[in-house]
Amino acid sequence: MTTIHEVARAAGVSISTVSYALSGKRPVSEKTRMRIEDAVHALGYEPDAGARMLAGRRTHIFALTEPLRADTHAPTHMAFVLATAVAARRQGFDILLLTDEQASEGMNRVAASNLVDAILVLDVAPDDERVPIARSVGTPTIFIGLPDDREGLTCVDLDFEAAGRLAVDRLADAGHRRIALLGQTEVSYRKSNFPRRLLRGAQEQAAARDVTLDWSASGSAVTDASAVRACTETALARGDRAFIVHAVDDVHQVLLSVLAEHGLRVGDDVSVISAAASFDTAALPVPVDTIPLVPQRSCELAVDLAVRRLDDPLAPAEIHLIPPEYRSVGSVSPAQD
Amino acid sequence: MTTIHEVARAAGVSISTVSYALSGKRPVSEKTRMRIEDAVHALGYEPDAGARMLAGRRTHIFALTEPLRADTHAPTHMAFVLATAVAARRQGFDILLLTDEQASEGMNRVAASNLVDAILVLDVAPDDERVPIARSVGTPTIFIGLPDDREGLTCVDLDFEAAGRLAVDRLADAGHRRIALLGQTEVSYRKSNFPRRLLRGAQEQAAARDVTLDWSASGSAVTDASAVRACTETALARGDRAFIVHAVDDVHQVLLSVLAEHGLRVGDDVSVISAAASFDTAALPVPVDTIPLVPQRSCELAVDLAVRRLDDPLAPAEIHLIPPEYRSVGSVSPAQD
DNA sequence: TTGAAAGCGCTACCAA
DNA sequence: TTGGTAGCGCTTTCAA
Repeated sequence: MTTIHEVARAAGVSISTVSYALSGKRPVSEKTRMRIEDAVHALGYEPDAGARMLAGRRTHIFALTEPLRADTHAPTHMAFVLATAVAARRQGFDILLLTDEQASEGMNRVAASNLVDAILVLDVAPDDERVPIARSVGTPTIFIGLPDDREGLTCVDLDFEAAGRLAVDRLADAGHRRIALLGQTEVSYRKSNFPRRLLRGAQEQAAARDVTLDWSASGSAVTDASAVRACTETALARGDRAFIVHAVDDVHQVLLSVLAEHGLRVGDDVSVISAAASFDTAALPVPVDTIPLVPQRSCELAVDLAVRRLDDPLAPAEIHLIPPEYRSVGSVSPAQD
Repeated sequence: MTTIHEVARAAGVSISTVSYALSGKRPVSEKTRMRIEDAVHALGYEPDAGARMLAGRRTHIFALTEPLRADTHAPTHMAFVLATAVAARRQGFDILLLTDEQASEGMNRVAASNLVDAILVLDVAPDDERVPIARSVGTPTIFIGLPDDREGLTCVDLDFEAAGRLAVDRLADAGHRRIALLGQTEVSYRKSNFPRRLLRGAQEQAAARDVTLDWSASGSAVTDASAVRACTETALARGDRAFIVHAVDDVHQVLLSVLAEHGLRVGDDVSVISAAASFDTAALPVPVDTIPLVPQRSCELAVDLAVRRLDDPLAPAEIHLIPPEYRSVGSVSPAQD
């Protein structure tokens, strides 16, 4: 194993100079720095993680807590984990996984043992049990998602309410008086934090714009394609010609199929907006306007906030809502009365 | 922060006694042990991770490397990550995630910095670039999956070849002379290690039993339900009345739909076996015989092997193939000639 | 611009 | 059965 002493000896300097040359916390002359870097390279030196943790003030590890509820949508979840890991690594941090029961217990454990510098919270529930833990541990904690009670917490998320309002606005602007909202699974409106937020925003704006909003929870189209199909048929029978879809990939597929079967052309006879989808809506058989949910944005911001909190422990806790963006590809057309 | 000194003072013993009481590496009298445990509890003591790493010989962390290729099936992948995390935690280890580009680079980094005690390898490719890295790093590495070149490696996996043979055997035993194998995506037969292994086993046994095996790669039914449908129709037209499905959930759904549309009853007019599925096949609309892929089994074994390697660094590297198990629910019926 | 040295909080060896 | 203590390999303060 290569230690800092061997690097120092090879470069003909003291170990403190090596340490400073690598951390950049003290100016080191160009010449010595070069010699040190050469030695580091030649010896394949990598600072010992344990020693660094003990002596320094940083572990260079973030914990990522993910309870993985039964209704967790695997592809979306994976996108968030990946985005977090990439963002963290870019700042020099590794990700330690706290899954399942460890999602809560582990927070106390890793905080008490100084294993991590900060904790990132995924899969946030409305009444998340990690909220009180976050308040009690000394370790900076960032929520990616909004629990109901967020007093004193730092949270990051897409502004789902604004996304809901934006979608309704666009359709109302186009003259639609009735809008169908094809939503997430029933259970996710109770167990997750974001479906209800989007719904609330849409309902608010529907009231404000005096349009009718017909909401129906969907399932996954795979396990229950017929339910999605039924929802869509019902909406069409009601006279709805404007759809907001806040659901997974396959629900979009079914909706578009049913519309096609009815001879309705999207962006012509019927309007469709996909709200807060994290998959690539460009891959759908018909182009659909979208208000994308971009995991990278939330996760990078979360990591930035964690780092900021480390540099300045007094940084105030706040809620960071990312404003939704509307991407038009022509799937919304004027209402035909 | 609570240190071992405070615990020692509270319990009226020396720090070494506290250390030994907690690690169990030296006998400690019942009385003292109790007092120490009380103190630990009262103070909420948790050993400092950095100090433990530096002083001890263990970091109590395993790295989990997952490249996440585009064709990775998210739900299956998550099941493996979860199973690994749970198994590791049960033995007192946390999981450090090495994703994306870090899947390879990170191995060298965490090994050189002594951040982890062992490395677990997921999403193994036939020509996996982590194979040479595993050979060169000093850190024990366990592959969950089989690369083509496994000389000197420790690997764990379901015996997919045996699973393929077993499925063919059962259908051949029932008198079927033609079998359709509805497989994974085209790309996964090149990029992943297991689809080809199951296929090879099935082909071998088909040759041995002198039955015809019609293999077709499938896609995901969501993105290409019509392709799955077409495969099935073709197979039926060919006269195939026996199906082996080695594919994701939704492909099963489509197959069963098409069979139903043709008025063919599973376990009666037509035989179906689901091979190496990691989802719950009991949730399918029709009960189907299955040779399950159980992530828990592979992952627990992998973790056990890692721990064993730590205790005995000279433990020999070997390939551990988990024998497939056949679960019959009556979806295979005698061929009707 | 550089060096010397004091810990960081444990584990594990040596004594008792 | 227990205690004392020498490191583990760094970071960072103090001095030069």
